[in-house]
Amino acid sequence: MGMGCVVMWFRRDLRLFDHPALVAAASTGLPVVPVFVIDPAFSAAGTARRAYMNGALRSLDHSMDGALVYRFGDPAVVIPRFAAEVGADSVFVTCDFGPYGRSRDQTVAARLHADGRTLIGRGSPYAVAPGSVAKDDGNPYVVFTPFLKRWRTQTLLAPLPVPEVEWLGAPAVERDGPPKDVDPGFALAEIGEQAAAERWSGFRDGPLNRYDELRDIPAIAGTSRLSADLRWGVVHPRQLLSDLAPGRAHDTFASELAWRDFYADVLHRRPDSAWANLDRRMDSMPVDDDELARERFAKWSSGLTGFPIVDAGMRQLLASGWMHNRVRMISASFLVKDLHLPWQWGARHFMNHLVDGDLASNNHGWQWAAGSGTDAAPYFRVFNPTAQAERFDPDGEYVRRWIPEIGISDYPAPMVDHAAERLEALHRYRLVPASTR
DNA sequence: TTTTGAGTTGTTCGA
DNA sequence: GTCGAACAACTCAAA
Repeated sequence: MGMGCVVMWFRRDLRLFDHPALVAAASTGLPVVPVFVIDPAFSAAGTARRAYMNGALRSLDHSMDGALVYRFGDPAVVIPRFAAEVGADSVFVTCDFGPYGRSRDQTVAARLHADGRTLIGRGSPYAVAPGSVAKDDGNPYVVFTPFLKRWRTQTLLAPLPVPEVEWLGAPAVERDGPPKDVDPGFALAEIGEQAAAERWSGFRDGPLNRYDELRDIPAIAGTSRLSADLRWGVVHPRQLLSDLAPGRAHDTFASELAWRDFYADVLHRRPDSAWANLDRRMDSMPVDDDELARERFAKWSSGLTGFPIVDAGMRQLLASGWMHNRVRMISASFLVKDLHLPWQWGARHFMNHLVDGDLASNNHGWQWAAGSGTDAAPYFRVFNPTAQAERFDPDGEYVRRWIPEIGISDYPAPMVDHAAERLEALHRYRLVPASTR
């Protein structure tokens, strides 16, 4: 066994600043071999997310003077072989809490261990690691507000500076890649740690201070637009939280980061809830999945429902890889409660197109909309797309931006009668049995 | 153990 | 036009 270096395996932590695993790797005093494994499983991800990933990798590679080593293949095979190849006893990672990442890491850890090596996990992509916020009796929270209350009591480490690192990578270590270019068909915002820091400071010194008023208005750039950066760990939520001041606007922003932690926690404790109802009683609620349902889904996903706010959101998603959160809720509610389709269809479509697609936040957001997740009042919360548009896009500015033909040329009539479908949804919910959890 | 207050993001109805 | 109640009852979390 060599004692010559350690491996830093990057995954969803594509940054150098405030990086506990990198700090731990550097503190061994040994040269650090940086590696990113291009997992064949990535090919399932949408082009927008892969394009973002590629950009973030280029930026990370640049910030370590081209040392980042790419390797193609299954990490369970690649990483143990790589550690042996470079003669490293230890592989450092940021802990992953998703269903896929956790089982992958268990396999990698076991295989490294069999060779006398160690997988060392430090930190997480979250302000508070999944599994660490619990009730006094040790059980997890399943309602957001009590979770938030406890989450707020957690003390956060101060952001860590970039450590002194002796990179030992390319070209001394042979590398594959880089990952194949993908073209999402539209331009992404600037990518990388520096760009994310600038995005944050621009938001922090501007819209953040009116976040509670502006964040729900899709025509306004009132949100941070950091979701993709957070998704890949180009910025860590701890750094954002450390910049906040007391006050309602900043508190509201912090609670959005708490939602991210909450959903990661729920998914961590219930890995099956990625694609199955968190509340299994909802399995008995009838959903439509026949040929007509597939036709309706096609209209929804291409932005041709005839409900302008829904269609604007769906077109924003296809045209830019991102959708304003208020509109995500409206279009999700429409799929589930007006079209009576399985939430999984919508979740999959979002994951295919969102640049920020995150399994926990996306799918539990969908479950919230579907009433199968952590919503405390799912039965009567049916969004009215017309009322929502009047309330949050009163001048129609957002709608016109994404549906330029509206009022000018062909635009479809509403594909359903909302009032009737609302009653149908309420009827179906009444078929769900109470209690038995 | 029992009790109590509350539950992200809503809508509709009727006074 | 505005306002409060009803929606349907349950479950959660904490005292």
